[in-house]
Amino acid sequence: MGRPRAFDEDEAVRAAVALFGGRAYDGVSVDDLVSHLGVHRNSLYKTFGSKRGLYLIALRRHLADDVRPLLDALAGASDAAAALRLVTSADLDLLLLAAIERAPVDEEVAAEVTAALAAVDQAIADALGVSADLAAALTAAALGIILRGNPDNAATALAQCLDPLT
Amino acid sequence: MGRPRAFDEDEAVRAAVALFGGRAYDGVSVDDLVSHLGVHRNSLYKTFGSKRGLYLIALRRHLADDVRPLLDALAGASDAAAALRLVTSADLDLLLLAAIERAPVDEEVAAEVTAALAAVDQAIADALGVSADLAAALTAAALGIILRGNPDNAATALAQCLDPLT
DNA sequence: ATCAGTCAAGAACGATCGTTCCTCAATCGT
DNA sequence: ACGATTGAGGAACGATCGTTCTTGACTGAT
Repeated sequence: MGRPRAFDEDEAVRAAVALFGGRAYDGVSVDDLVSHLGVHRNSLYKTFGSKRGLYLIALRRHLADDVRPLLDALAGASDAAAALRLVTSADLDLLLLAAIERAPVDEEVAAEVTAALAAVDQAIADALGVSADLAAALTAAALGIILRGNPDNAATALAQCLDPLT
Repeated sequence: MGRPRAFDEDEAVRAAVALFGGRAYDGVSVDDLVSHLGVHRNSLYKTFGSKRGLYLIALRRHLADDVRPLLDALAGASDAAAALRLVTSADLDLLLLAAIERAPVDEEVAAEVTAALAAVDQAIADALGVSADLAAALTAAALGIILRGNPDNAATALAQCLDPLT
């Protein structure tokens, strides 16, 4: 019953992932969301509760859509180079931004981020048979390379150093 | 002539570095700055021009106070482990935050960040005699480790893998 | 056909944002 | 001592923030 909604909720959340992944949380206004998501103000609050609610939903969606496939792919990585290449070529913008600017001020975000990064660590440790510390370091290194925006040369250079050891 | 200022400009800038290094740019309000810097609104605008002006000054101060000493220390690094330890133990919070959340939307910030990271790369390349790509990767790895907040175990684990190669 | 229920559309809310203005206090050179 | 100049203090600005309210259009079930 009632009037059918004129927007695709999945599509809206995906657009929110793109928006929140491109700018800081406070840099994305509700007006931005309304105009880019194809969802009107009222429906946005009815559907997602609040801006923060939508952010959390977008973050979880990002983890499900982008991090989970990465975990599966990492299971097939045979050396550090492959693992590094997989992580650095994944789209982790929102996770990175969440880790550095939202996690410190939002403990629910912090919990999601910590769990996601721990899952990546575990996947690397399992696939390569390395220590948890080294796996965490590899994850961190990959994040740093993503942060710098140059996934190709830096990742391969580091991988060449790590290859013979694993 | 005129009334002498009741605040220490250097001290105020240093407090601004701490504030901007701890939260996102939009998360630090002018009220926050006024109450933490010991500078009143009027003097803040008179002295620093604007919030963004103060941010740029704080960023440059951070580079001079924290990155420059790091560059000097890196000149004495003899292996990758030492370089990693130096970078990960440096206080680079503001640089990290600037790189990920301000550089994309403020080209002046982007220029400072790019130059600072390039300087770190160069210092590592010079000290270790490694390629520019590997130096950039080491810088990125260190930033990623800082980002994850666990400088000790991860950095040493990664360093142990890189040590015999340099 | 009618009523209940949902959504679209946009005006409007109070709060807070960065910034400016105005007034008074304090110190300088003369 | 006195006018000039600068900072302190705080009110106030318009703009924008996230959020809510009001109104009307549309659809499904009775």
